[in-house]
Amino acid sequence: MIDTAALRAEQTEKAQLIVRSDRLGFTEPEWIAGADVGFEQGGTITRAAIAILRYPSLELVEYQVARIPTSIPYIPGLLSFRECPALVAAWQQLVIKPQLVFVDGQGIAHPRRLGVASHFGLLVDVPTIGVAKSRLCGQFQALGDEVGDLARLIDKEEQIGWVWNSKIRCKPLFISVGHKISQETALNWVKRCMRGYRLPEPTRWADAIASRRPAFVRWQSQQG
DNA sequence: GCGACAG
DNA sequence: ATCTTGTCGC
Repeated sequence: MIDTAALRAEQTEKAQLIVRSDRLGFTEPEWIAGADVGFEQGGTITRAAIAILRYPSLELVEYQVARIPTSIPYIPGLLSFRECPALVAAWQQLVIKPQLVFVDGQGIAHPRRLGVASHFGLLVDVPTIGVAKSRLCGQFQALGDEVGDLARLIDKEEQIGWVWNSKIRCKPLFISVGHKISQETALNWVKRCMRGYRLPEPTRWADAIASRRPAFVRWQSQQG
């Protein structure tokens, strides 16, 4: 089967290479991206999608999809080993290389501080932010009902991310450092990419493409 | 031993 | 994550 102990050890080592400070290489980016994964045929095929958006207009300008046979099952804490192969394949297909990537999942808000956003950022050497829809680990003070309500996500006496209400009547987002960005800057970039939905635009587009949502199918049919 | 557990 | 109908609310 799968040597989970070896994979955990690999995570612990790679986590030491994650940069938690701003090494963005830009003041205002021209291209940013969203990355997400979906599955086909009952999970046998992993489909990764990366959406490239122009900043600050946030219009979709390019997307790439990579389909790879699924190598391992979903195991909490080992998600990156399941999704990174397809994500890297999609990355290599890109014509435009983005300066910042929003990855669907945790960054350092992970038991060994190497969630999929951090792992992917390390593999392709690009600044990343982890934007997850639910919690993997850590504790936080309950949020109120107001948009903008914020709490620090804490694990082992350390802040590993933020819990943030992005939209009314929606569950909060779990935002964390992926790679080459500070936690304050990560939160700020998520805020700057919101356009009225629960998810920031890069993540929203990547999700729509990876899971073939109606919004993407419509956009696709209107293209040249 | 028991409960928790990104996508 | 994916499989799925209707339904409630803004």
